[in-house]
Amino acid sequence: MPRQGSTANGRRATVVDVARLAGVSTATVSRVMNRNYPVAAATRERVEEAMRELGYVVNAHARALAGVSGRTVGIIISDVVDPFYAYIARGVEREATAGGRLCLVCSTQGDPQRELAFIELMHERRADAVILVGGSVADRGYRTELERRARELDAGGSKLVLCGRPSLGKDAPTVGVEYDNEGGAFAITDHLLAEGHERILYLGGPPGLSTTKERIAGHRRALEQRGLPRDPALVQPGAFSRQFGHRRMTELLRDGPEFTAVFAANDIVAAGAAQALEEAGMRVPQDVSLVGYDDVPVAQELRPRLTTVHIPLEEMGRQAVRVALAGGDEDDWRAPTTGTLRLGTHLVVRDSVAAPRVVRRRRG
Amino acid sequence: MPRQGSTANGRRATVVDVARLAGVSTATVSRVMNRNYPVAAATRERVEEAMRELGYVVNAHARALAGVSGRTVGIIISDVVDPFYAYIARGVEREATAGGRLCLVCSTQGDPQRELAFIELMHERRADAVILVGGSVADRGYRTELERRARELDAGGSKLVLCGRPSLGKDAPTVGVEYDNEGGAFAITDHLLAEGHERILYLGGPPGLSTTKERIAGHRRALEQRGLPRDPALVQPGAFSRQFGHRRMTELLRDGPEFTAVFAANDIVAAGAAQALEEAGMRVPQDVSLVGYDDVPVAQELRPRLTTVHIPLEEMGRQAVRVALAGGDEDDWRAPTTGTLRLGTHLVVRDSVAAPRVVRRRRG
DNA sequence: GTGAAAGCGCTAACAA
DNA sequence: TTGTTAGCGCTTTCAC
Repeated sequence: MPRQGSTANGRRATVVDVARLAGVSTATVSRVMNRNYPVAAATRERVEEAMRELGYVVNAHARALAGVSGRTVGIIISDVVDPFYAYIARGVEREATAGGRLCLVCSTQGDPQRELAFIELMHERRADAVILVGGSVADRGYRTELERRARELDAGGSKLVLCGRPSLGKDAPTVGVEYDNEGGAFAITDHLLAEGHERILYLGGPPGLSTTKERIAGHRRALEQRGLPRDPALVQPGAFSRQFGHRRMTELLRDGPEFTAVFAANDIVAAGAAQALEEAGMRVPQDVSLVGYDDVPVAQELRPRLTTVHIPLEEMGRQAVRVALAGGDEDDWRAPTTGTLRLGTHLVVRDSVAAPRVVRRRRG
Repeated sequence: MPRQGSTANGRRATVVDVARLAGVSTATVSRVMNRNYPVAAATRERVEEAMRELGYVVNAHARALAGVSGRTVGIIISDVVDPFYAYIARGVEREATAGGRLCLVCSTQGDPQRELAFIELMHERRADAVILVGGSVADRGYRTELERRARELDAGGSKLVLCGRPSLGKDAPTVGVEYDNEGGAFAITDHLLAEGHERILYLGGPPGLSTTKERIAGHRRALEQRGLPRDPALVQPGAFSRQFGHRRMTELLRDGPEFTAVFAANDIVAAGAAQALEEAGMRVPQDVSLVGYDDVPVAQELRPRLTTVHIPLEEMGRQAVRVALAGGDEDDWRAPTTGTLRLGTHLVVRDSVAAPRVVRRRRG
């Protein structure tokens, strides 16, 4: 008795084997698999029986080669564990699955070279779309390379989607999904300002990263609108990590500038800062107010619960695949090969902000 | 001028195009791509130039069809956003990438039918391995189906890896990576017992799920070892969600049995329970002790910080791909087609446990 | 060192 | 309704 799932001589079963066993042609086998063409009930029955008996599993590569889409979308993020990316990935995965597609995921740990390499890999697999998620640092060479890949992808009928990162320019064949990053930063800073804070520390976020720049820009616009000066000592970029938030906050509490509120670059950094504050015996929000960005789950676990900016992360992921696949079906020459969808953000007020009470200690 | 990335007539460039432009045969083009065979420097140069000029990108499907591995591993989890799965996924992704492989991710939302469907899909793509993560409910039909898929996969040279779920039996061609789930539950319960707790509420975890069963088994063993009775009213399974933890804890506080400690089925459930306790004005650990399981980040954010059981999640992911790919390279008939790797768990003592003080309110 | 040609497994005309 | 057959793009003997 042959092992199930293989033919007598040990090979994997193929359409030819199935056809032979069922006494039909390979075309018929193909037709019963794809149900895209009429096949007599009796014939279909025999074919299905043969497939079962042989443990036949269609070869997706052969099928893709023969011309049908591989039905894959690729997503490139910096870390699956980071909730910011995880929620976007969930949106992508759900939308892809809803469209009968599989999702290829790559993590780069923030390395631009790996981004490029992964785009290439997904292109080789003929992914229907590749979605690049998260901010980027402005780099001439990198930008050029990315644009080249975008063109290659486009020439092959796939789309490069920029999700939460700036466009490559009007002539690059990419499509984008953004969120109102600057606006969210403006809103939350203004919230702090309205409570009476005048010295706000901006903490964390890789310097040079587009995400950081936009958040700081919104922050500054709010300051300017109220006629407040910008103090360089009050912006302390760094990593998007809990560890950074904790360490830097600790240092700053010891010998940094005075401030009455902290605007952490994201909720994770805020969690680290909160711990530092706690260890230093400072109460939030009585002694210092604290806000974050992203509105990921940790914001609700912190005590006091964190006031932050909500980003429709999962929705961004969904839209990224929609936008990439829209009109990609046929050759509509007018289909916009470029364009950006922008989603809104909004302030989520919880318990970590109060009016300032005492000015924090003077410097060093 | 032809669009970059395509030939004059608009098709994607193929080896044939490259060969023609470089004035060599397709075999030579293949050889320069794969660097697995000597090619004259000058020839190589011409070919590479042609590839660049044409924007040539190899077709992974054609390559796979021609016999080289697709270098893909598939992972099936229930939700990318859940840190338990996210950390395992990170391990899988990292190990896969380290081995030059790409990672296909599927989320099932806990639906066994989708699990089966996804396994099929990954098989169609000829994944080198498919990793099934997380507990399962014992179901005759499902088990049979799964075993059938495992055989098909095995017949095709791929491996089904059971990660954190019970084996299908000695004769099923699967490989496994587990963690000492029962032992961790025993240890943490015993920790509570040692502090003097005698009425411990077990909260959450889908009933029937292998993960739940094992944790409860460890919990009971600890109780028995100390000669304590098991009270059915004290085990309240449910979902693995924050919402469940919160809702059920609230109800139980109102009209449940007496208890002095809560063993939440995982850290997420613990977070929900903590909130319910907080809302009811009960302090942890003074009024009631609380412990979780998994040791995911939220455990460190809760106040008091949560005592829990650490699971080497990322390591499990890594091992899952190692174990699946080990010896899968050639036809070593002795290579174990089955076998399970078991990793340890350990108690992480933080601040959420203290000796019992008052017995919680009586029922009804 | 390089080329010719035979597949790999499937789909889609085109015939019958 | 079903069969025949020509590819899809690449790798890989086997010759030269």
